[in-house]
Amino acid sequence: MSTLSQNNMKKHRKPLKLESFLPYRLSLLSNTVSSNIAATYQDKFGISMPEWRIMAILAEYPDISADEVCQRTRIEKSVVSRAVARLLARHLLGRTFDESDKRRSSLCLSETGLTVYDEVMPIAESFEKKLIEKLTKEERLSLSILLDKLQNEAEIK
Amino acid sequence: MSTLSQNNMKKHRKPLKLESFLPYRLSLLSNTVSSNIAATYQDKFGISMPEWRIMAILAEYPDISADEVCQRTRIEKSVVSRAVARLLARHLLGRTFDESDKRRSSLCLSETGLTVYDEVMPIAESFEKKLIEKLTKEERLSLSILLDKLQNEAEIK
DNA sequence: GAATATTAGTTGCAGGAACAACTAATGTCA
DNA sequence: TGACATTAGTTGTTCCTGCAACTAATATTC
Repeated sequence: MSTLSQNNMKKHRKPLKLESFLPYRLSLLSNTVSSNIAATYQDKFGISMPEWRIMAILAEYPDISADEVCQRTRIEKSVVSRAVARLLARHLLGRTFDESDKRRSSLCLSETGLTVYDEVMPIAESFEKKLIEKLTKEERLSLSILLDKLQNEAEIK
Repeated sequence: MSTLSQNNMKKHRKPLKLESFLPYRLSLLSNTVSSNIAATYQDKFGISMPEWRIMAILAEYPDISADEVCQRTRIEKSVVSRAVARLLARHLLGRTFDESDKRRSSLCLSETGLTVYDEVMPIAESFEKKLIEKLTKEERLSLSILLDKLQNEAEIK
């Protein structure tokens, strides 16, 4: 493997240091974390990341509509639609159509879905645990506050 | 717009709270930040996110190979290959083939590329600035340290 | 109550990313 | 030297995402 060149950096104008550029670091971190987790879900259970998130949100909030799943997971509605279709086909979810409003239906984990959820959930938790295991209590709190602040700032258009 | 249901959460097993699950929060934040930035680069300059990153790394480290670009930006090599091809076609980059090793070539920003870079760079910086403007000096330092720790942890397989 | 707007959800499609297979050049080692 | 391995980079393919257009149902407004 070739090593990276040393000291061939030229200051011409004012270079943006990509390695320390916050949006890049966030992207890299998220990507590193997610790709590990996604590969595990996929390999062991054949479940994609959005599928897993939908299952997780339905475990927490059963019997909500696809639209509410979108709002809660922030997953785009076409992605939710297709993910829900796959989960229904695999009988991991159930859908109940609303009699009074025929546009609406509510979704929930099936018994099988709950079983799968109960298998995946501890794995998800252990990923998070490992990620923060070196952090002190204070650091974890601080991280959480900082992420919230950044999220708030990022959402202001 | 329909409001989210209140209080229909059932504790059946032990739900994973998606909203506070760190990998999810990182993904959401990164996505929120990146999609804003990417849209700006795309709309104003017709440059994709990987293209911009490649330009930024070449501004910092001129005359490196495509392979070194991969290592430094962590962008997958096929993505780099195609992005570089587009940037070359638009004459934003120059490529010099290595005489002694015909596999290798080194890349650098062209004059035009530098001009574009000089236009985009302040915009990139202002995005970052806005993102962290509400944070104190201490919080910024803390954030940086925490992100490094998480990145290190995430990279251990 | 008819025209229009909005909402829930699906589908078509285009662009991007990941992985593998591939070409071509160079390195290694018997 | 010759077989094999490695490296740089390209291309094919598949999957995923996001936007927009669409259908069907309900709400609104005049």
